[in-house]
Amino acid sequence: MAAQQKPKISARKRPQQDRSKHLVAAVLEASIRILKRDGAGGFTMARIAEEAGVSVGSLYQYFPNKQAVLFRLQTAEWEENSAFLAAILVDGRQSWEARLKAMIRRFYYSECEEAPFRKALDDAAPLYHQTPEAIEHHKANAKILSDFLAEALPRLGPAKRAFAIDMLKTTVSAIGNKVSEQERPPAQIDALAAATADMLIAWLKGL
Amino acid sequence: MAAQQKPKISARKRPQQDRSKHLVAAVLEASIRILKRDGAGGFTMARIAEEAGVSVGSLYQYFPNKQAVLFRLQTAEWEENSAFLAAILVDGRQSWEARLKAMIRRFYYSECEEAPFRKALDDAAPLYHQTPEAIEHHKANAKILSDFLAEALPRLGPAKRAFAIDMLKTTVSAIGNKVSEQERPPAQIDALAAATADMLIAWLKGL
Amino acid sequence: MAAQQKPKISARKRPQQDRSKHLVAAVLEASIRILKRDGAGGFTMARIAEEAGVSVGSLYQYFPNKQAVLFRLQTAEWEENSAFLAAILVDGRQSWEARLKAMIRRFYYSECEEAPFRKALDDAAPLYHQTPEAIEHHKANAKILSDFLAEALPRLGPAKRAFAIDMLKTTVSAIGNKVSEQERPPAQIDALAAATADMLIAWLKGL
Amino acid sequence: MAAQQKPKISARKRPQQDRSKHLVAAVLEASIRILKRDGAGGFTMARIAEEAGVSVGSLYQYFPNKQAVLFRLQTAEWEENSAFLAAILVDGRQSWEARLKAMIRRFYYSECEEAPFRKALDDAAPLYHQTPEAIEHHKANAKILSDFLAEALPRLGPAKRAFAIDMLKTTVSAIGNKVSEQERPPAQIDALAAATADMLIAWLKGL
DNA sequence: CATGAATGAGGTTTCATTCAT
DNA sequence: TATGAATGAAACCTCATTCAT
Repeated sequence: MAAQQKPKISARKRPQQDRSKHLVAAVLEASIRILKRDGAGGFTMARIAEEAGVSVGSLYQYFPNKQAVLFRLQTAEWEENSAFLAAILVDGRQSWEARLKAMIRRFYYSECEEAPFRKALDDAAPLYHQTPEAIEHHKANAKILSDFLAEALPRLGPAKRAFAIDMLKTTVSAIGNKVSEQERPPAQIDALAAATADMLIAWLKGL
Repeated sequence: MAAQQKPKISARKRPQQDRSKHLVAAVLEASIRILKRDGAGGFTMARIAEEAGVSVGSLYQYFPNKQAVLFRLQTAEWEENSAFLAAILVDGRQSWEARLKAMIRRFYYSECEEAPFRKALDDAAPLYHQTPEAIEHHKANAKILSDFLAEALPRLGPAKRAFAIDMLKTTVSAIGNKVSEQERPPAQIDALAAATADMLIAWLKGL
Repeated sequence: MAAQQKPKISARKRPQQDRSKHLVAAVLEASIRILKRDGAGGFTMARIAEEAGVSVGSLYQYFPNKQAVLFRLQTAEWEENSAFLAAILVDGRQSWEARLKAMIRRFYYSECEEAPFRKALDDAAPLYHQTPEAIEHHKANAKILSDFLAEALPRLGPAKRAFAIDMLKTTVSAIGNKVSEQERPPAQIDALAAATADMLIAWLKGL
Repeated sequence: MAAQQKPKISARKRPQQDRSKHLVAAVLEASIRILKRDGAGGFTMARIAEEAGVSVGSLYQYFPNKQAVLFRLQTAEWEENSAFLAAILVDGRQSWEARLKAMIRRFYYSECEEAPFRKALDDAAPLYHQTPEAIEHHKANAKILSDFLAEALPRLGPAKRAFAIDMLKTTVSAIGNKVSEQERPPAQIDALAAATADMLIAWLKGL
């Protein structure tokens, strides 16, 4: 019969001690394990606590609610993603075509590896929409791609470049998701990645 | 949607009488209405029954469980999809490029129109994997595309053609899904569809 | 993770069949038993269901939430209260002083008999404030007292009469509550009732 | 506030050092602030500790459980109450009628000011019943009133006086509680206080 | 066949209290 | 002694599914 206030999604408490950090880490790892093993359906707070070897109460000490756990996972995912994206696209030793190809390949692989996990995160996606973190992530990715295209196709006007960024992001993440829906042999993933890259490169050059 | 011991997904009973057919239709229509209006969260058996003007018991007479309802929706969706796909791609009065472009455009629009509904179906997707119906649907679509490509690019060898089919399907449905994630103005949808088509056409010609 | 809507307090469903009526009755009786035995603290939905020999689910089929159960009890209480109040005060065979005295006596007794039950209801009182039912009940009581005073003290002006009604209601219900806080022998209850009545009668005559 | 096996209510430890006294005071003040601000619902041990700037552990060092905190508040309330009651009733410069009237007025005002706080304390009232402190408080109040009545109505026999005391206490505290249930303008409080006093005075004189 | 009442496992969240540091 | 992280029982409520009528 308690009065409900506003649901918060940000973390309830910054872990300050070692034990706390350990707990949070354990929870996040347990969450990933559960999502990968049981999918979104098995992702319950009780199960997380059990898998993390922690009590439900402790869980709620660091995450105000279930969504907050997913949100943390998503945030971590985003950060990792942006990092490797940038690392590959910026590497000046290869042609931009090669870098794009490499990025796509790597992206498809990571999608395939963690398919059920991503799927569960996507299920909860409506919760993230428009959070500052989500917007931040979008901007960061757009910046990386924008820089990349500025270098690859310097003659492109800003409007066309903006559209190209949207198309690039959409295509790669879309096909990445789709590809990860079924279990596929590496060769097939490679082939799809190469095809996607070829396709995009040809299209970009024709702009 | 608790874990089940023996999940049955095929319909429990073939409706043989008019009343039964009417009931099944009412249930499916109600389901679509609910999915579109309330999303996957509001999709409960009680609600379906109420919206369809039917008792829960009757609902269970024709659908062994909740997933079966979703499955029927998915099947219907598939059939409709294949139908319009074929209709557009086969139309001999236009160049194959124009037909492909038209198909993609129409597909993106339909995805955007029924976004929440598709999302709900996708949530339950793991259930369909490898059912005879799903396989049937895949085959049907592959046949349509195969015929289309045979006409468009007659010189393509069978291996390349198979790969092209996979890529075509994957790309279009992937981007279609992605595009429908946000509300977009028609002009943007058109642009994305055109870009996708251009990209694919260029790639196909380069094979 | 379900979206919460507006908490309703009115009954979820009008019982239409005999079994349903029986269930609702069983629930209400069980609730009263629990409140009397265990107080407000032991008044949980699970306990109610158990005591009523019913499943939690059934409970929630007829009462949307815990407060609704209390509300029903309160409503019943109110109805009964108004009824006996009117019955005593209207009885033309006795002087108005005697009727007032009788009403107060009877009221104190009933308060004492069901003390823990009333207390639990009072705990939930904030929920009722301003519901149509509560307002209705207030009006009904005010009407009864107004008619009574109009007959007893016909010369009283409307402003004074309104104030007298407020004072009467407040005093009687207040002392009634207080009296019921401790277990008291009937003689003491009688004495307090008589004193209250004398006090009020003297005061009313002096207006 | 789950059922307890051995409810201890007296303080766990007499604070002997300055720091301890300070802590206890801080806790009590914080408790009052919380009760007034958030009502009984927000009155949790964690919140008390936070508001008092103390750790939960320290809280439990001086109060064996939550009820003990409430009990201490109640005790303080009682003491303050008795003090001001005595101060007004003993003041020899006014007639006893004026003093009684003044006392009631002041009492109603204080009830109204701290309504939510009293309500929360009342919720826990069952715990106090029959504790030595409660009995002590009762006696103290009875003594004050007894002295007052001895002066005001010296001819009253002891039995009648005892009954008058009971009636006085009951009536005033009862109506005081009731009055504080709704927010009321000062004028209305004054009127009710005056009426209560008039009523009681007339009744006392008629004994 | 149809109905819809009944079931109860299971999900989320809170909070008094303990205990290792 | 002080701290506050950890605990876990217990509360509320939902909903897929069954079954008596």
